[in-house]
Parts: sequence; C-alpha cells; structure tokens
Amino acid sequence: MHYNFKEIEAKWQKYWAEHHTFRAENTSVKPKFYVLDMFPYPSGAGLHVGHPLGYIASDIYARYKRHQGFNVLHPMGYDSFGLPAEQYAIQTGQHPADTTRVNIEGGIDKEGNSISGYRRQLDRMGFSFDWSREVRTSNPGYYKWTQWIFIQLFNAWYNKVSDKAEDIKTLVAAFEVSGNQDINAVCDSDVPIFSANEWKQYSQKRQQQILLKYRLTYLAESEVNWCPALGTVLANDEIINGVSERGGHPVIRKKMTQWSMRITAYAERLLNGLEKIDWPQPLKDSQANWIGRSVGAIVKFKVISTDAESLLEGALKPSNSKNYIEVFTTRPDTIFGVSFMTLAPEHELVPLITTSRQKAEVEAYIEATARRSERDRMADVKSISGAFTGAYVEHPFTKEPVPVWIGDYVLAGYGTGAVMSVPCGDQRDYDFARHFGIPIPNIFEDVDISQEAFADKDNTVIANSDFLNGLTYKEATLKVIEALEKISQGKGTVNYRLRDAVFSRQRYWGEPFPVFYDKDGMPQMLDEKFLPLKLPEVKKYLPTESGEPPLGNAAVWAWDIKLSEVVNTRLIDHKTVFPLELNTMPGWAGSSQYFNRYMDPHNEKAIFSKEAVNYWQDVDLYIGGSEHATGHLLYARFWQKFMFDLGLVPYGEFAKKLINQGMITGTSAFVYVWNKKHNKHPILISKEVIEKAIRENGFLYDYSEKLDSLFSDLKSRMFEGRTIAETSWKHFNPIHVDVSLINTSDELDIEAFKIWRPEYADAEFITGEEGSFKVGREVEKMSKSKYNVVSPDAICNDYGADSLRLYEMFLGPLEQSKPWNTAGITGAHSFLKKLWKLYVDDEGIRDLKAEPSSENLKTLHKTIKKVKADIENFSFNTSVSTFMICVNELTSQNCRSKAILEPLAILVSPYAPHIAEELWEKLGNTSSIATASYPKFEAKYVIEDSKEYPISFNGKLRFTLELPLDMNKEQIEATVMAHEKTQQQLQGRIPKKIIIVPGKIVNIVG
RNA sequence: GCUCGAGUGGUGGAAUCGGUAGACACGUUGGACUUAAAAUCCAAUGGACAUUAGUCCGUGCGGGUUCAAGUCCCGCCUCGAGUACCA
Repeated sequence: MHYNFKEIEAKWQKYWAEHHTFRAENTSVKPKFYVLDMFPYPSGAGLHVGHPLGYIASDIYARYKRHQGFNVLHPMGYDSFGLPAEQYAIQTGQHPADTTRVNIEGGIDKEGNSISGYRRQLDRMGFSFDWSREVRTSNPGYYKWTQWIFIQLFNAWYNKVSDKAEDIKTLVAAFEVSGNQDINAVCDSDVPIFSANEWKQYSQKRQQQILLKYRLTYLAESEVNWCPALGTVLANDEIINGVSERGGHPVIRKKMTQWSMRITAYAERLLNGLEKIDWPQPLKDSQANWIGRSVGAIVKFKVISTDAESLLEGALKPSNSKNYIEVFTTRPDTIFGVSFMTLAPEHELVPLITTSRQKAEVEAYIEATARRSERDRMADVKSISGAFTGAYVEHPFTKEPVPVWIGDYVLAGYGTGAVMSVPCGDQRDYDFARHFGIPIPNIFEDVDISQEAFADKDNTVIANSDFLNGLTYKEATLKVIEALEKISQGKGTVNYRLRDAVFSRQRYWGEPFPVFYDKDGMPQMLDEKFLPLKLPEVKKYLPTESGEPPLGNAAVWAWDIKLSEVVNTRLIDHKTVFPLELNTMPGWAGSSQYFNRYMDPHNEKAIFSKEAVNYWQDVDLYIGGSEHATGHLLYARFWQKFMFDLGLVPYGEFAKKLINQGMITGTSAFVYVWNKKHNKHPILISKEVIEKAIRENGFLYDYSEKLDSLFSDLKSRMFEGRTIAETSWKHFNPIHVDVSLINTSDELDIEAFKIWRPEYADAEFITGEEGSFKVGREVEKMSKSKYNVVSPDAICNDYGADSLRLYEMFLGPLEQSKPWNTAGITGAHSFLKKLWKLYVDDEGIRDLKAEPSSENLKTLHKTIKKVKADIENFSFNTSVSTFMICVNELTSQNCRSKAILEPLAILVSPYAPHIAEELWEKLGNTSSIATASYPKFEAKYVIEDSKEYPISFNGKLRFTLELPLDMNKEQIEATVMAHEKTQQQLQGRIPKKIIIVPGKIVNIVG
C-alpha cells in the first residue's frame, strides 16, 4: 500500500467536517485556550502559498493544545469589507456583496473565470478551524455590532480623573451641577468654559455641539485632499506633484466634516499596556513610536507688537485671553536661546497678528503652502521657506521682543502648531535662521555652533541663560518649568504624536453609520433596537456629481423616526424624516472587535454573552503580519480598552501573546532576451551560456560567432570602466517567466514557453551544452504580475496538504521572511513517504507487535522532548528536522513496535494531521487522533552513559575521545593525558593549563 | 535622518547557557536498479593544500575580552522593515 495522500486527505477532511471534530464548546471542564489568526480579506486572486504560513503555525499550536487537554477556540472568518471589491464594482457594475461571496464560497466571476474560493482553499489544507463560528464583517448580522460599538463610543466621554471612559450622562449631570469648570476630560481644545446656569440656558443644539467636543466619537473638520474635477477625496499616495495621479487634475486641501475617534484619550494607556503583553519588541516599539510620547512644557509668549492692535483687543482677548501664543517644547531648558518664533502657516492666529506691511507676503506664502499636498510638503524637507508676520512676542524672562515667523516646517497638527525657535539647539531652527539671517545666540558652554546646531541633551551645560547658567539639561528643565509656573506663563506637560483617527470614508463598501441628522443638522444615533442599519442599494458606486459619497446615490436612504425605518430620500422633511449619514466606516472598524465576537458569534441579543466572555476571556495566541502594527493592532487595543471601561470584557488587552509571521517571497524566473532592432527575431540565451562565456572568455562575443556580429557595435562600450559581468548583463533584457514552466533544476520548458508567449514562438533559443535552457532566478514579492505566484491548490494536488504544511514550517523560522522554492518540497514529501513505510508495507499495516528496543525508546523520547520544546518556542522549522531525524533513525533501527509508532503519530499529528489520522486508524484506534493525549517525555530513556569529548589543544580541535559521563575531572585528565594522541600533539611539551568541563569539552593549553 | 531587525556553504537554514560551526533539507556529482524515464536506494559534497594519515583558512569588515567567540564588548559596512520636518 503506497502513500495515497489524495485519498487520505479527502477522507479525513470529510470526517472532520461531518463529526464537527474541532467545534469548541462555550462550557467545558477543560481549561480554555484561544488561538487566533488575523482573518483574511477575501480577494479575487485567491490564496497563494505565502498566505497560509501563519495559519499553519497557529493550527499546529491549536492541535498541540488539544492533545494537551485544552478546550481550544480556533476560529476563522473574513474581513470582507474593502476597497478592491468596491473598485471592481465600479468597473463592472457587479455588487460587491456578490463578488465577495464568490471570492469566499467559489463560483464563476463575470469574466467566466472559475474561482475556487477561500473556504475551499483553506479546507484543503486541513485546518482545524471551528467553522460554526465563522464571521464576515460585511454581514449585517455582524456589522450590527460594529454599529453598536460606534453608538457606545458616541455615548461616552473620557474622564481623566477616573482615567476611563464613562457614560455621557454623567457628564451632562456634572454640567447641570457645576458647569465644566471642574471637569477634567479629554476633549477638543476649543471648549468654552461655562457655568451650570449657562449650560441650562444653552439651546438644545448648542448643548449637543458642546457634548460633541467630549464624545469618544465625534464630528470634526478634518483636512482632506479634494479633487474637484474627479469629485472625490484622494488618499495621499493618489496625488503626485499636487495633481491627481489619474487624469492630472488639480487637488486642493479642503476641510470636510468627518467622524473621528478620540483614540488620543487612550494614548497613555495604550503605551503602558505594551508592558503587559507578550508581543514582538519591534511591534511594540513601532506602536510606542507611533504614540510618540514626549515630555516637555507649554510656554506662553505674550504678543506685544503688531499694528493689528484692535484685533488683539477685540478678537484675541475674549476667547481665553489669547493675546498669548502657546508653544510646546521638549527643551524648555534652552529658552534663553530663543531668537524667533515660528507658527505653522495654518495657525489660527496668523491672520490676526500679521501686520499690514507683511500681509501680502504672508498671504502669498500661505496660499503657496496650501497648494502643495501634505505629501509634497513632507517629501521636500530640504528647501527652507517661510515669511515674517511683522509681529513680535515678548520673551517671558528677558522681556526682549521676539519676531514671529511662519514656516511650513512647523506642523499645524503637532503640539500647539507653534514653536519657540532655538537655532543653536535645533537643526531646523538653525537652518531657518541661517536662511533668513536671524541671529543665532549660543547658550551652551564650550560648544561650537558655527557649523551646525548642538542637540546632544546628555552633554548639555547651559550658559548665557541667567538663572539657568551651569545647569545640565535635566536640572535646567526642572528649574525653568518651576519659574514659568510661578509667572503663569507655562507648565510641564506631556504631548503625544498620536492623532485622533478619522473614521469616515467616502466609500460604498463599508459599514453604514447608524446616524441621521436632525433639524439642526446635529447627528443622532439610531436606537440600538433598529440595528443593523443595512447598506442601501445604489445605482452607481462612484461619488455623486455634487461630490457626495456613493451613498448619496441611494434612493432609499432616509430615516423615518415615526416608522423607525429607512425610507425614500424624497420624503425628507426634517420633521419626521431625516437624512442618514452618507459616509461609511473605514476598513479597521470591522476588525477591531472580531476576536470577541467569535466567542459568541450567533448572539442576536448582545455582541457576546457574559458567560461566553467570562469563559474565553482573551486571546492566548494571536498570529498575523507585522504590517498591522500601527493600524489594526492599535485600533483593536483601543476598542478593547473602551470595552473594558464599559465592563464588557475582563481584560484591557485582548491578546496575551502575538507572533508576526514573516512573508514568504516568490522566486521569480527570468529569461534574457537580446532584441535589438537588427535581429530578425528575438534571441533568448540560457543563463548558463552567458555565465560560461563571461567566465571563460571575458564576454559573450567570443563564444558565438553569430552573436559576435550582433554585438560588435557594442564591444567598445562594454568595457568602459565597469566590471565585465556588470556591463555584460546590462545588454540583456530580463523578462519574467511563469514559474510553472520551470523544472526543479531551473530549466525552462521551451515549448510550453512558446505557447505561453506566442511573440517568442519564432525566437532563437541558445541553449547550454546539454540542450538545457536555464533561467535566472531572483527573490521578489509574490505577485501575479511577476508570474511567481504558487498556489496552495497546485501544491496540494501534487504533494498533498501534509507536505505543504511540513514544508512551509521547514522553510525557516516563522517570524522571518523567506523565499518559496517549490523544488524543495520533495524533502518534506519523501519524509512522509518514509514515515508511512514505518507503519505500512505493500500488503497494508505491518505487524507491529515487537517490543521496543532501548534504541527505539531513546529515539522516541529524544523526539518528544525536542518537539515539545520547539512547539512551545514556536520553532517549527527545527521540529520538522527532528521528525526527519527520528524517522531516519527508526527506519535504520528497523522499528516494528506499536509502542513507539503510536506516540509518534500523535507527535506528527499537529504538523501533518491527515497522515497521522490515517496511521492512527490503521493502528486500530476508532476515534480521531485530534484529542489523543500528548506523549509524555521520560528522561530515563535518553540518559547517556558516555560522551564523545572533543579534545582541543590551544582551542583547536585535534581529536575526540569517548569517555564515560560519570568520570570526574581528575579521571578525565588522567585518561586524556595518558592517550597516545595527546602525547603526539604535545611532543614532549608540558601543558600550562588543562581546562575540563565535564560533559562538554577538554582544552589543553601550552 | 531616526527606530528596530538581519548578515553563516551553490540554496533554505541549524548550533536553546561562550564549549566539536554547517544539523535537517534542497541542489550538485558519482553509483545501484531500469530497455529508458520516473520513483527508490547507496556514497560524496564549506574552501585550499595533501589525497595515507594530516595541515591551514573559514560565520559581513576591523579591533578587543577569554583556555575557548557565529554567540560577549567597542568601532564600522551592507541589506531589510517601520517611520519621516514631532519642536
């Protein structure tokens, strides 16, 4: 009986589905274990062999935990809202829901392509997912709860005193008692101070406007890139040199009202929480970086001189006495080095303080910066630009006037949008000062600032700074903050780089907001009991002609508060029928709580039941890509903390441990084409021919007369100051070849290639000596356009899922990126065949009644120990080697013992579950191997009584010597010194020193 | 620029605590079986010199610590990822 993987794999996949082998129960006496994968976006291209890497690792872990007696939750679903489906809909008019369904479930797309579907692809790889818990973010039954969370966020504010989110009602109650004077909340910066009485007298609309400044999700004006010609908002990377990538239309920066998430309220907790979770350090670093906590001070500079005095009196003073300009600085110790101040061009005070003389220049500058996209502005760091406003502020200590400039190196969105410029201590201030001829006072002791600024905090000694002279950075910072606080012109503060997250998208294929706008234009939440608010049908998936998002095309998209249902937009009367929100939620909305929904995915009454979340608690192991470091993984942590504040989940962090699997790259294949105009037909040259010619002759023209004539015109150029190899290769045009046309020895199937690429049907192929045509290979990202995509289906057909699983793990460390090379899979496949042969011969199951030998037991227990340790360290590649070693040893030991082979099947089962089930059954077991208990390691079988000692002389290994392990140092020394080889090495010399580490090494020095 | 990773045979990689560098596999070469191919099995495989021992060199580069360094320390180089005027 040979190893018929096709039959075996189909048989067990069917068995698992029919017996619900991997269904997790929400109540169990077993301990729980939650293994989660990042769910995929179901694209039309299907999975390639790179995608399942993480799924295989998590599946091995989940199966291992089942063998260990855990009740394992290992779910899978689809992040099925997203841009590609929408773009496809715009092009073809097909509903994204339909194409998405086909991408998941399989079928025929509009071009007649047969799509096998994610589900079938995943099933073929033998994953132990509990499919009864599948979620799809685009299903109304799922996004109902995404909308529900949005409503909870809207109904919450962040109380800094309790340091958590609270119900908005508690805020209203506080306003009614004592206004907002004593409220310490995370809110917009422009909240006016009001008393309880004032609050009560505000109109309904005014009250709502104020509350919006406190809510955890709120409407705010955000700047977007608006393209009037296309009638749409563009992402930064869709703009090149200020015009749209497609069509070249001008793009302007425009303020638009958008929903935002007040994630900044959680900045500190998101940062601190990182210490509690076992996530990869690089990922934690990048989150910490993204949050960007910096400690410094806010300093207030009084505006003292501008000809716009009336404006100062009239416009600045009443709103929070803003005849001061606030800056944020991390170096308050350098305050005596201030020689100017710079504001972002968008700073709200710029128009108010600019003098009439400078007005034209400042306005021109502002306009010029507004025209540049944010990306251009950031990309162009080198050129220095700015303008003087004509105004002066007063230095808080010296009382000297300080000129106020604007410059686009100051970002409106960070800190206060204004900086105190200390050119001697900051390179950007230094460059700006140099450029505009502003003085650069030096406030550092013994530092030369004639060439560049001095920013080395740790080696700072302050000078020329009044009461700060002689102090270090730390001392001066403390002292200056104290002094600023005394004169009420500043205070120590913490600033974050993290911005609130814009939550609106002008797209169709996303979650609709459960929001309508009342007669005042204020947002109102739908009552929870009317959720889900389903995505409406539209005729077109593009923005409307008036520039509204695609939902503006929906005919039935208004909310009737009497009927409590969605009605035709024509009925909008702003009395009982109101317009619904036209934006949809961004991609990360649906993925920010899916891990909790898996605990109780069919619950219609609640996002999940208390019982379910109390049992499953949190994710024990999460595996996914590092590209989500500052997106999904940060937002999900934010929502989890919010859910924790509401008392819905037991922990503020959703995943204890996280592993980033590396990317599997493709190995592209190239042929090299010489297609100069004087060729009658293209000439393709085998790589080995080119290499041989270069190796032997310096260059190709010596190798072939025919080519010589073609290349002669280039001869002279070819050697010009470059290496031969470099110049030579330049004259060949490499083109990608589909990797399926290449055999394991990198040889091209020429006939197949001619069929695939008819334009080369009459090409001349210059082959190597044995008639083979070798391609060049290079590692690149796996992508359709590079023809290096390998599909798991093809591998399953040719070698089976078990081979695929083993090989993907064998490729290298899970977290590392590594190239795919199909040729190598034969190693994994022949391992499985060898394994099979241990149990089965031509007739069927072998007679396995033999008593295990001590060698057999040693091999088995060595393997148990190593594989167990490897799984727990996520070192799956080395455990595959261990299996190979084990099977090689048992084969040469001629092992015929069930006592060895039965536990071995369990060890292999997490990695290659199909063959393990089949062998388990052949051994006479009637139930699935999935929950068989994991073999126990017994040290007594692996105890060695001797060791082959390496004997080194002066650190160099000269020979090895087998010695009993119970020998002590003295005995070892005596034996080694008496050995003839030792004497031979020493040649009569007396060793200075003899190092003996029992059980390890002997080193003789001298 | 900043932050974080990583550099080991022809290739993917192993070496868990400073203790025999290159496990395991691919590829290559030679052999067996076969009319032939596939499959399978056996042997060799870091480099150089010597081909009987044996010797030297070798983990990106240059130093250092140590009886002993891929591993630890100092200074560089290269590649990759993230981030980008963050005051």
